[in-house]
Amino acid sequence: MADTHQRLLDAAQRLFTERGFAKVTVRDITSEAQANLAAVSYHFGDKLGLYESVLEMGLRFALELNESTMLPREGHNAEECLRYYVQHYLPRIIHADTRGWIYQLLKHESADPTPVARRYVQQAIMPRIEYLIGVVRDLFGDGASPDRIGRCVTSIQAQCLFYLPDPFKSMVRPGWQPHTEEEIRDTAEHIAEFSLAGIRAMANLRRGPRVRPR
Amino acid sequence: MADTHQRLLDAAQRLFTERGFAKVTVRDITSEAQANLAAVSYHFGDKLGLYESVLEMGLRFALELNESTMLPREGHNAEECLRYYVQHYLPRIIHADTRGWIYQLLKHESADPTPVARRYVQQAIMPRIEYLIGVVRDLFGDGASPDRIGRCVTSIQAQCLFYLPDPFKSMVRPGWQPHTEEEIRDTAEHIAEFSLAGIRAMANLRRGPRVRPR
DNA sequence: AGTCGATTCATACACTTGTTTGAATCGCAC
DNA sequence: GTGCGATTCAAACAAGTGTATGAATCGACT
Repeated sequence: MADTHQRLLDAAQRLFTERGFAKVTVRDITSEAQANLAAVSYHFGDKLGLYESVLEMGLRFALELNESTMLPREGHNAEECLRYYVQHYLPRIIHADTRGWIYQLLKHESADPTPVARRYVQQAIMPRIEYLIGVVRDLFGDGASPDRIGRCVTSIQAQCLFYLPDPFKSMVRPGWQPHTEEEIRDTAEHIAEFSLAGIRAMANLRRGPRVRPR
Repeated sequence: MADTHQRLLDAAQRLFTERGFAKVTVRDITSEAQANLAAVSYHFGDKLGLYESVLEMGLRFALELNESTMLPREGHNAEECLRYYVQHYLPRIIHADTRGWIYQLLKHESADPTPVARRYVQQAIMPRIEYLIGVVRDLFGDGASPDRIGRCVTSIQAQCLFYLPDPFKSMVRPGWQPHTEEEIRDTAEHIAEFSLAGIRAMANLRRGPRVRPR
């Protein structure tokens, strides 16, 4: 039959994405892939080996996608870059179950880490965060404290990641999640404008009267 | 020996919080509680029954905590309420591993839901969201679309929840998380001011010139 | 002391899990 | 066709899981 190796990878990707590493059995995978139970041992050594291979696929995919969120800093001002970033990052967060399955998979990883995560973090996430830090630093104009910049980056990242598909959140407010292209665009616009306003406010705060909520 | 029932609850709370329902065995719990393996069946029927009891404890706890985040709307303006909300909500998100363990437990629930979650959502989360919607609606002053209000509430909630302790995020930026009372207060202030600025911007946008990022 | 219900205990059972095994089968070069 | 390495297969294994069982122990009341 056609390449068992590949069929296993595909099935594993689908199932791991859906349920995470621990809640998928080797039997689930081999049955979905129409392969023999022992095929996993044969082709990947063991279950974790298969998982690593899937994550490897995801890493390559994520690196590609990363590129497409980061407008080159030369020739574009920081505001443009931030808007562009959110507009291109958000859709793939929201469609995590299909195109950007890797983000969905990482959500399971976050709740229940396997030893494989570290390299992914370093290669795929950190560059994007560094990029965002640069953009926000520019938005502040004159030097702001790294703390302040970090908090703003966190605010942006938090707003985006919150839109990861999540059955639990859907329980709270069914239909809360944007679906159509237009809804997603509007949501991205919201996040960008909301954040730009927030950052500007934090920048003014630096020398304006300090408002201390008690 | 002293109340086995209670010792089981305590151990279960600690372990479920740490690892989630699936990754804790009955033997883990009974050994931690220095009780016999069969004690879980005897006192709670089965493992899920014990889990439900733990979640019941958490629900009572969360309802208490909820109260303390919601400043009465009469006698306080919306800005005050928002600042107060974040200042009191954030610390318990951040200390989720100790005082507010229920939030930590719910994170596992979110990645891997058990049948017990629904009631929790309805009783503990929805009232708080409704409250926030009211506050944000007031901040807009004149009627804004529910979509717009919902997106702002989501932005606030996202920023707060992002600070849930998370080994994965700590891998990205070690020490990113505020620890001391003062750091937490500063972070809460950031979220409140950032969000207030964002909301004001969204409110002005309604009749000002519409900025369309391309 | 004796009784009886509540609780604890050691053990066993049925089931699922990841992995191993050794034979069977396939796909080709010769 | 023959041989041979790569692959597939059914079956078994060992470890771990939640739960059930029935005897032993406890604790208070008469």
